Amino acid sequence: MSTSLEDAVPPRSARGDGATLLYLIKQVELAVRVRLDAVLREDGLTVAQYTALTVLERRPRLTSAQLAKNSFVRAQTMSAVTAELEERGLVFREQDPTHQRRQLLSVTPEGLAALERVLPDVRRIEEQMVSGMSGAQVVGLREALQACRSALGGGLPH
Amino acid sequence: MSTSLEDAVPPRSARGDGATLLYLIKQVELAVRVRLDAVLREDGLTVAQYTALTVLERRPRLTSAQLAKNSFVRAQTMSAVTAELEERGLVFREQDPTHQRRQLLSVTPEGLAALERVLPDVRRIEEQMVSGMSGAQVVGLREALQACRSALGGGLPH
DNA sequence: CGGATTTCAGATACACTGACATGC
DNA sequence: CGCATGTCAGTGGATCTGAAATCC
Repeated sequence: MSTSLEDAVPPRSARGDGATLLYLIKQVELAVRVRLDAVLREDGLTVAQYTALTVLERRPRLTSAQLAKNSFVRAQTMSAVTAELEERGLVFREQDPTHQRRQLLSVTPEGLAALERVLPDVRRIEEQMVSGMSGAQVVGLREALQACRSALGGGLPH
Repeated sequence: MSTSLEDAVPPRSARGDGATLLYLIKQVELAVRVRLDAVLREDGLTVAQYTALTVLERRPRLTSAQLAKNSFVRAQTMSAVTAELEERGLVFREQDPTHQRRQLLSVTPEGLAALERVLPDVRRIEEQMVSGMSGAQVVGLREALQACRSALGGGLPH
């Protein structure tokens, strides 16, 4: 059989239910990631690479370690991402004149072009996601997510 | 040097900025996952296992495939999760009398005990996350996330 | 020496695709 | 046959831990 009625698993909301918010965030993030992944793959970008690019576009001359902190991941994790981005010519490094060890990252014109290329598709995903919400609700969502991020902030034991 | 001033990377918000919502969701989810992972690891649970358990607790006698649809993942992915859960005695299977192929999953007393054991820690994470928000804001966040999930819903090409 | 940055190597959780058998 | 279910195998992206070298 398998009608849509059987498969739908309608919400029963039996109890007070504590984990729902965490569960909802996980589900929305997963749904977004699947779509973002499909869109970015066409241009040979991973989600992590795209994310790093967008941050570097807005804040040039960051070190990989600063980028890592900003994204809640370890320095080693970000190092792999930025190494790949540099290898593909989407970012470039400068030696920090005051710190021999630091390498400042910025987006190359090629990286900028890649961002421009995927921007319409990314916007489309975001627009689809908020399509059922009012403008005020979208603003509220952004503010709430920022509050969540701040409250959870800096949770990586170095 | 590396004072906190240098590391902080204060938000500059230079442009209208389209990807911010997707970016925020990703960041919050990552921050949550890291904490959830640490808490659940003490009891030998992964995030995927815990998630499946909580859904099965509220909706017993689901098939693995239904569970997969409900969580936006493939049947194969969920199959691995439920197989591990059964092997560890946290869920059990019944043959669906009307469908020879279907196996209905439910949580065992051991699985329930595991859920009870981690519940306080999970609640603590959620409470920390919403600690900076008003009650109304939390309600709005939940509604907004549900709207996002609906709008993105059913995005898995089978 | 302590702390920060970078990077290498290995491990793990978690999703994917493809394939196959089985049952309605 | 078509469709859904369950499972096996392999792959890949993204994170982790541990360790090392370099620099302030």
